[in-house]
This record gives sequence, C-alpha cells and structure tokens, in this order.
Amino acid sequence: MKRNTWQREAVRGALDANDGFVSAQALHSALHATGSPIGLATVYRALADLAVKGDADSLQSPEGESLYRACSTNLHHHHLICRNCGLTVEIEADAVERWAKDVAAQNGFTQAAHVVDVFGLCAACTAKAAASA
Amino acid sequence: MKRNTWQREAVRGALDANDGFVSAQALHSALHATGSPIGLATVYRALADLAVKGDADSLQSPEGESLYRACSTNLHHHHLICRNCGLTVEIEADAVERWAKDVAAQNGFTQAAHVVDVFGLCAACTAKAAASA
DNA sequence: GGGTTACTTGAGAAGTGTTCTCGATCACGT
DNA sequence: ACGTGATCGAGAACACTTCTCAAGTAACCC
Repeated sequence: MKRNTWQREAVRGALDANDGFVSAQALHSALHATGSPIGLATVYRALADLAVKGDADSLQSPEGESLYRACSTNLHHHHLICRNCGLTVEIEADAVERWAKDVAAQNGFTQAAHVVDVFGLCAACTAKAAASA
Repeated sequence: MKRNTWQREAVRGALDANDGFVSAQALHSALHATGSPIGLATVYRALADLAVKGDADSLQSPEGESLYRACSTNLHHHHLICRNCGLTVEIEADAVERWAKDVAAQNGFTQAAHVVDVFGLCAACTAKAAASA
C-alpha cells in the first residue's frame, strides 16, 4: 500500500517551486522556512521515492551533494547547470546518446549508463561576474 | 618547498599498479596490506595533490565516493568504466567536447565544464553475469 | 656531518551528508 | 469508527573526507 501524506506533497511542491537543482538539505530548510515541521529523514525518503518513480531527476554536484529537480519530462535527457545560481536548462543529446552506446559497444561493454552534465555560468551570472571583476 | 617522501611515492606506486579507478580508502587498505603503515589522511592528501598536478584523474562513483586513477595522458579525456570490476578504458570524445561547448554557447553559458562518463559491464563481467544467471 | 627550518605525517577528532532505528502517528479500506 | 500497517520524526549511527596539532624528517646551509 502507498499512502498520500501531506509531507510527500510538500516535498513535491517545494521541488516544483524550484527552478534549478536543489539539495535535500536546502529543500528541508526551505520547507521549515515556510513553517512546515517536516523531518529531514522524510525529505530524503520522499526525494528518493520521487527519483525512483521518475518524477524527479537527481545528480551529484561537483561537491558530492545529491541534488534533485522536478523535470518537465520523464524522457531521458541531460542538463546544463549554472554553477553559480543553479539555473538549469534541459538539453537533448541524441548525438551523445548514440556516442555513448557506440563507444560502449566497441569496447565490449553492455548495460551502458552514462553521466553527462554540463556546468557553467549562465548569461546573467557571466555578466554579473564581469561587472564585479 | 615541496618534499619527496616515501609516502607520496607509495601512493603514486599503488595508483600506477592499479588498472581501474580506486577509492582513497581502497588504496589505503591496499597499502596497509603490503605492510605500509601510511595514514589515511596522508593518502587523501597525496591523492588530492596528484589530482591537482594532473598526474591522476578523479571522478565520483555513482555511490558518491571519490575515485582516482593514474591516467596515461594528461590530455582531457573521458572514461568507460566497468561498474563491476573497475576496468577502465580511456576514450576520446571530440564530438562530445564540441557538443558540450556548442550547447553551452547556445544557451549563453560560459566557462563550461562537463562531466561525461560511461558506466557499464565489461565483456568479461557480462559473460560472468550471464553464466551465473 | 650537524644544525636549522618548516613541510609532512599520522592518530584521532571533527565535519558533512545520508541512512537507519524504533516508538508514535495517521491514512486508507472496510 | 476501527484496525492495520505504512509513514513519520528525532536522534543515533554511518561512511567518507577534512582538520588539528604534536612529533618526525627532508632539504638547505654552513
């Protein structure tokens, strides 16, 4: 049996309200800030569930934190992420998909999964950085 | 000033002796197994140094551990990694490099870095898995 | 070689992010 | 409304990594 609890809804809502990738801890803080007494463990559980169900994407930041995001599609895709403000653009990468599959096959590898993410500075943050430099 | 200590040599040697990516902890255990009384903190420090100097590549496993490997080239390249035995193949990916740069530029992103790694089962492990299934 | 200096080491403490434990709680089917 | 078992939450437990600091020692100078 699978229950619907306000906690799960709250996590999903907080995720939807966020444009970029957020860490579990950030999400927990955000929820607390709105007065929700949800527990940290529950946030982790809810995020893991969402990720498994395909309702959320997860990736590891370069710093090793797990970040989550509610993506607009369940289809396989990748991300272009601003390392300053977290702005995220979903990108398709048929070429990369093919390349990953080919290179795996050429080396006798099976069950190939791939990690492909691009981190950079978005236009706004680039401008800001230039102005302050 | 930068000193040469047997500890640093030991870490570099252990890394060279290993074909695939290894975790700092695994390297520490391996060194201890050979009788070396090197400390864990020192292994971490040595690995970080090697990574900075470009003598080792580092990446994060899907489980969140930091893995290190002595690569045959200092040039930018990517990896095809067996998630079972750790066997690693260095792969070039000019097409992916271009794609990453293009997609970043198209979205106004600058200072684009990318994470591109392919995890799979190597031929040997695929055969083993099939045999045991 | 002996002395000096300051980089390096190592054991353990501390820090960080995540998962687990377990009694209390509460959603859901009846 | 009731019973059941999934879910919650606080804190403990964990795993990995980094920090602290006294002791050790490589490199330089003479």
